[in-house]
Parts: sequence; structure tokens; C-alpha cells
Amino acid sequence: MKTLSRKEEIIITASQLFKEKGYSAVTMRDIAKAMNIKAASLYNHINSKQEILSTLIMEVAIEFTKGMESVLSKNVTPLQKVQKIIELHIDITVNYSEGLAALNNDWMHLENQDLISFEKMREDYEENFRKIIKLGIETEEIKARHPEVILFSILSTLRTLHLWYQKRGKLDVNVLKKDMVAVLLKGIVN
Amino acid sequence: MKTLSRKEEIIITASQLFKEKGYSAVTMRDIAKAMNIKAASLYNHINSKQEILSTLIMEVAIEFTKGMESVLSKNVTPLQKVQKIIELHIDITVNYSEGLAALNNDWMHLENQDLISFEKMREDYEENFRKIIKLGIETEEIKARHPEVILFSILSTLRTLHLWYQKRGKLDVNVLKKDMVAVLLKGIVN
DNA sequence: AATTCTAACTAACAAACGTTAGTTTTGCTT
DNA sequence: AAGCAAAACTAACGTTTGTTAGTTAGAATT
Repeated sequence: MKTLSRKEEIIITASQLFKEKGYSAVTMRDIAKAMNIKAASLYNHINSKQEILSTLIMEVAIEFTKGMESVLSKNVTPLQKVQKIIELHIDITVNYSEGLAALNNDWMHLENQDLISFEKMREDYEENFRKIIKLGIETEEIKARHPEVILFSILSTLRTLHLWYQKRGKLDVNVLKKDMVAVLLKGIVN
Repeated sequence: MKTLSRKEEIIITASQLFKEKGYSAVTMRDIAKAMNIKAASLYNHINSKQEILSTLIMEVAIEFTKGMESVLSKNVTPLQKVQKIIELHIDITVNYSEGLAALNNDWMHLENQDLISFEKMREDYEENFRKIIKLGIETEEIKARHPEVILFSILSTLRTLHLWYQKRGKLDVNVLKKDMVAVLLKGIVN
């Protein structure tokens, strides 16, 4: 068990508050109060509120980018790659729940180069996913529907998984993966 | 074509800004600037910033509640009810895009009775949906998977549809309904 | 022409915001 | 016990926030 630095504790506390109310609605005094210290004390460890957001989001964004690269490098069928992507999202949801919430809800409050980098990473990620789906349609593994609808329907489910994962008593990860893959790929109709 | 009251114009302008940056990050001066007037002038037409949010969200929430009641009253199979719910979400997405964004992202900034009412409506809505799914599993129309996973996977897709509907050049509503129903119910695998 | 209504304006408020500077306390290492 | 680094503190700053009060310009109604 790694001991957390004070800076890491601040970021974790902040991320929990961000998840509840969003970045803009959380003040430095809120974060400090949750740690039983004064707002000014936070600045012994961090440089700005913006830095907290940036640290949180960029860490998760890089995790997605690395995960997608790993999926792309695998020598498997397009459909199996889709399955790997679903599992990737579930792993990140479990390990970075609060950071994921910030990424989903507060990315637009990033500034300067961080915002540009983030948007590029997201665009690349979606484009890679889209290509896999299109390839799967060509090989007839995947049904010939509008790729955009398929992409969006899978991604939106995965992106909001963090909201449910905590509410419904933290299901077993492997069970969750199996169920999600089944529902998303094979539908719900008998 | 109904002419809008000044109050309605303010609410529409605000809702567009809320959708971009979230309720907390939008100031009264932002809203005023977008209308080429001063912030103080807004108060000739509205009582508070909170009132704008409340008006926006409650209107859409009531639309969902009425829609669900209509679905429940229909004498059709559970699976057909699920289909009706999907179509309900798409209709609301098309007609109340910005209000829907506020409902999804900023409901937690409602205050007092509005917050209580909203949470009750959402809980009832989900519970009704859940019951329909469970009934569909009993009648074997729907696959026997964890109902919570089915519920969440459909709802999360529908709830974030508004993000895509504008980005991807406003597809024809009827085509969209058909595709969404197909993907959500029958999956993507051949 | 006088009146009323609508919708804008200027000026200002108290509170809350992120942040800085300088100082004091705390707890470990020597 | 002394010294030191880490981490807290108090006090304050300049801005921005939502909002109120009182006033003015123009259009519609009498």
C-alpha cells in the first residue's frame, strides 16, 4: 500500500467533490473544508485549481490513449477489438471513477494546451473506434448499420458507466464485463 | 409561428450557454452579453438565475413523466413498451435539446422543493422502466440478463443522445428511431 | 397630446471567488 | 534538546458573482 502524498490527497478529495457538483461549483474553500484545513493551505501543495483539474483529466485521457493503442496492436478480429475496448472502459471506470467523471463532465474547463491536447486525444480515440466498426461491417462480423449510431450507442453507455457502478453496490468486475459485452453486442431481444 | 416573450428568449439563450459550459460556469453577465443587453436588465423579466434552471429542467422532467404514463397505459407487450420509451426519448431530444442537457448535467443545482420533486420523478421513471424490463424477461420476450444492466445500458445511450444529435448533422428523426431501436434491442452482432 | 407599458440603462451592494504573502505550529531527525 | 522541513495558520488582495434600486428612452394606447 503506497502512502499518498499530501498533493495526491488533495486531488482525490477534489475529484470526489467535482464528481458531485462539477468543477465550477466546487470552491477551493470546499476542498479545504473537506480536508479540515484552510483554503490557503492547499497552495503549499498545488499551484492552482486548474492544475487539479488538468492532472485528473489528463491522467485518464492518457490511460485511454494507451489502452486504444494496445487494442489496435492486437492480432484479432474487429469484433474482438470492440470487446477489448468495452473491457478497457470498464477497467478504467473501476480504477479511475472520479477522474473519469471529471473527464466526461468538465473537460471544457481545461485551458490552453491541455484543452487542445485533450480534444485531439478524444478525436483520435473515436476515429480509431469508428474504423474498427467499419472494418467489422466489411468483414460482416458486425451488422450493416450506420457506424455512427453503433459507435455512439456503445460509447455513451461506457462513458456513463461510472454513474451506475458506484450506485449499484459495486458489482464484480468480471461479471460486469461479461454482461456488458453481451448486452452491447448481442442486444436484449430473444 | 408563436412569437416568443422576452422571458422565453432569455431562457433559450441561457439554455444554450448552460449546455456549453454548465450552469455554474455561466454568469448572468454571460447571458446578458449573448443578448446584447446588461445583466441587470434580465431582472425585468426573470426573478433569479435559479428560476431559469428550474423552468428549463422541470419542463422536460414533466414531459418525461407524461410520456411514461402514456406508455404505461398502452395495451401492448413489454418489448413494445421499451420501443415506445426509446421513441419518447428521441422525440424529447429533438424538441428539448438544451433543456435535456440541463436536466442531465445540472439537476443537482436545483434547490429546495424543485430538487426533491425532480429526484422523485426520476426515481419513479426508472422504476417504471425497470418493471417493464422485468416483465419482458418473465414473458421471455427479453433475454434473461441482469435487468439493471439492461436498464442502464439503454438509458445512458438515450440520455446522451442530445450530444450526438446536433453534432452529426441532425439526422432524420424517423431514420434515427429505426436505427436506435434496432441497435439497442437487437445488438450489433451478425 | 398625455399616459401607460415595455424594456433597456447606470450605479452600486455585499458576498464569495482564487490566490498571495508572511508567520506559526507540528513532528521527525539528529 | 536543537534544528529543520513540512504543513498548517491569519490576513488580506483584487475580481467576479448574483442581485437591487432608481432612472430613462421609445412605442403603444387612450
